[in-house]
Amino acid sequence: MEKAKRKEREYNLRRAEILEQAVKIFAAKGFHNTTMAEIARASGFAVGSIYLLFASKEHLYTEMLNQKLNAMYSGIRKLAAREVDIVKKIERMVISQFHFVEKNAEFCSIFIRGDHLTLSEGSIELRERMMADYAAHIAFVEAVMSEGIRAGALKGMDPRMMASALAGIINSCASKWLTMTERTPLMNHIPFVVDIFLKGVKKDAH
Amino acid sequence: MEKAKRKEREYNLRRAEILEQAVKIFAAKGFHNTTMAEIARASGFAVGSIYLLFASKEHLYTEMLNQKLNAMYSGIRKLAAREVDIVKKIERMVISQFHFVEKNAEFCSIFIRGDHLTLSEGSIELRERMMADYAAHIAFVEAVMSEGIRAGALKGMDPRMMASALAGIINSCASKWLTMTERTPLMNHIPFVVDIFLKGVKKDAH
Amino acid sequence: MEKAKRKEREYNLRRAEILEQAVKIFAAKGFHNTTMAEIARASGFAVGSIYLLFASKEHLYTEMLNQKLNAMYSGIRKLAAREVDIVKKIERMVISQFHFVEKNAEFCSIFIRGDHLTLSEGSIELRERMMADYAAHIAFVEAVMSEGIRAGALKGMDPRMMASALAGIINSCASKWLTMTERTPLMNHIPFVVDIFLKGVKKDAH
Amino acid sequence: MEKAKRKEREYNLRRAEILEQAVKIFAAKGFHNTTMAEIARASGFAVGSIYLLFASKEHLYTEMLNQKLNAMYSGIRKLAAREVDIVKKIERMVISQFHFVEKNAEFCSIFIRGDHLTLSEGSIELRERMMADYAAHIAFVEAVMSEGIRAGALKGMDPRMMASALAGIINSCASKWLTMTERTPLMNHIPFVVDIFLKGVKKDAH
DNA sequence: GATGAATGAGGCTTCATTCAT
DNA sequence: TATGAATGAAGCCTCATTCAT
Repeated sequence: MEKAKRKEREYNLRRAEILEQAVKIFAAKGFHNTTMAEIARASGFAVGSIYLLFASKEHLYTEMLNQKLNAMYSGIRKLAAREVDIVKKIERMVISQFHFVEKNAEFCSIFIRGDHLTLSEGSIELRERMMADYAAHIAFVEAVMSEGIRAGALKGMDPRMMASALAGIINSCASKWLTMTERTPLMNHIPFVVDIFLKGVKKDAH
Repeated sequence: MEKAKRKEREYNLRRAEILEQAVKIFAAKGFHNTTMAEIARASGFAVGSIYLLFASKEHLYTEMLNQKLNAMYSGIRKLAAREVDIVKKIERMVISQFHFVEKNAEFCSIFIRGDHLTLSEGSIELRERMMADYAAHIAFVEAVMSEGIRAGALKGMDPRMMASALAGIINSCASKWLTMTERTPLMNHIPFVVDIFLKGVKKDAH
Repeated sequence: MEKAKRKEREYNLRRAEILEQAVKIFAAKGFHNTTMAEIARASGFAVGSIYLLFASKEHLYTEMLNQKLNAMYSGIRKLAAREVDIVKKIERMVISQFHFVEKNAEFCSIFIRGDHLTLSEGSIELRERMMADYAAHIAFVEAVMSEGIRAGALKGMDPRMMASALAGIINSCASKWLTMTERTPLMNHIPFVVDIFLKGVKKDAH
Repeated sequence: MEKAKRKEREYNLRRAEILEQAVKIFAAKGFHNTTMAEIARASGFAVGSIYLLFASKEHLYTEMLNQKLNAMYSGIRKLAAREVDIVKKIERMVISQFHFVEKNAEFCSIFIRGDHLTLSEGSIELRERMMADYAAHIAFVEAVMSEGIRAGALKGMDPRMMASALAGIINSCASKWLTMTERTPLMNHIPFVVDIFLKGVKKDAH
């Protein structure tokens, strides 16, 4: 039936519209200081209408996190998959993440802030999905590191720690960028991040 | 006058007691899900009494952050000051920060979570102090890097970025540790952190 | 015109279907805890369609009460009319009411509960009709009592009080039965009810 | 300590004040149509203050029911206990209940209405206590009947049914009185109620 | 006629803050 | 000075009713 399809499409459209507005407000004010009324006003829906699409404020919030994060994860994986050379693969991952941060600055400021951890017992299900997705992402990066080690391109360190360190460097770089008021392109920092991660800051003894 | 001194001492003592309990609760439940009544109960004071010592919930919260963070900052500086060798200086900073995280796991889980950014317009003053302190800390680390560059021990990269990268590696390592249930000593990871920061993950071509 | 008749018939049929489902839900959850959406779902109609047949939730509710109660009243009158002997007439009335309760346990548990009195100012008209119907019923029973008195079969007490007392005995017996989980036939209690009403509980002095 | 006692007394006083006002409003409008704001306004407290004394709207409601009902039950038992003669004992029970109804007309109209059955899952504990108290009351009346049977004053019918029948007659009489606008003293009907219950309405064959 | 998505007023409850004792 | 009862604004969510399709 065509009708059902259109319904489905409209349903997703409305959800997307609300999520889009919600990101901005949540990013600006945090989970607890954002009211459903505000989201309703911003998205042009009535309060009750939002509850037709999302079971609760927490569900709306977690749903938003899940969608965005998965978009980022899959973006990273897709871009990395195109490369075989391990160094270039790492570079691609950095590029992909920086790209996402630039395009989703509002959202990222939420996520880095970390309101997501404050949620009560409400939407355990969605939260678990979020954790699982994150674990899967880390596992992916870890697998890349392991691959690099096997190939003899990377040192034989704990791949999990390596993945974590890379994430740390990327994060702190992105965070700094997010808190700046005048933003030079984040992409400019790619060589730096990759360099530090691969070769460190110490000058080689010659 | 002796009396004034004793008063002052008692005043600070009471504040410290409350802050000590507050850390635990804020860490466990986040800023918004913690009530003044809870803090009062835990610290053995009456709600009204807390308001004699702290102007508001936000002030109490921010005060706590400031104290703890400054303790950490000054700890790091003190330990780093004892060394001249740049590499050892960096190692000392990592040690100092890991030490703080181990001793203040509860507090750190708050901070990493980032509730501090969600605060409303209330205590701008205190928040600015916090930002300033953080800036001062970063400037210190940056100065260390610059020193290393001048001394020819570190590469000629942007020292601010280097400071940021180090912070990132430390943070992600600490975060990971904080979310683990079975905690092996965080100190075990020091060589790894220092190594990655100094020499990167790439295997040297020989 | 035939068409108008068919319409009328369909209209009543749809109303009946909805009322039938509504009884069950109202009985189980009470007026205020029942939603129009539930009734719609249970009866297979759309919410809007119900509003084509009933002006409001209160009208739907009151309509249901009126229909059921009138069915009971007329049943009682019809059965009583067949008898001339006053004692048998009373017995018939008890039988008829017990029969109704057995066949309409769900509905009766609503009525005994008494949600009908909680209704707001909405449907005064319908409520008055309900009151009038009840008054008519009581008047009928009262008339039976008066008839018995005139015939010399009953004592010369206030017939209204007698009617009320009979109703009370029947009600408490039915209520008790309705709250029981294992239901022995209510009919078993007919002799007891009639006996108590006619001859009381006191042992005759011989 | 004296202080604790005074606190206790004041606490109960405040509760009583609120309950007193709550009865009136609940009686007039039913559970669901009464708002906490109304009760607050009527009792001169702030909304929040009511929540210091009662955990929820349902708790407030159920508490009220429990208190009043127990007052009635114990009044009945006390008065009945003073008599040995079974007939007079029954009369005393009727008197006691009528007395309560006259003094607590507002409350009784609630109870007869029966909102208490509509309550959701909230205060199961209190509700069970209510059921238990009612069961105890019925058991008491039943015991009186059994006693009368053993003493040879009452017929050998099922004592539970007898208790139920008496309750029914009393109830319907009280209900009728409660719905009347011009109220003649309810006490006038005592002889009638006792008479019907003991000797029935049928004229003795002489 | 039939549908069911959209509406938004209104209810219960929480909790930071105050102030009389 | 210390207390903790009192306050009331504000938030999340529900659901009877409407109306465009």
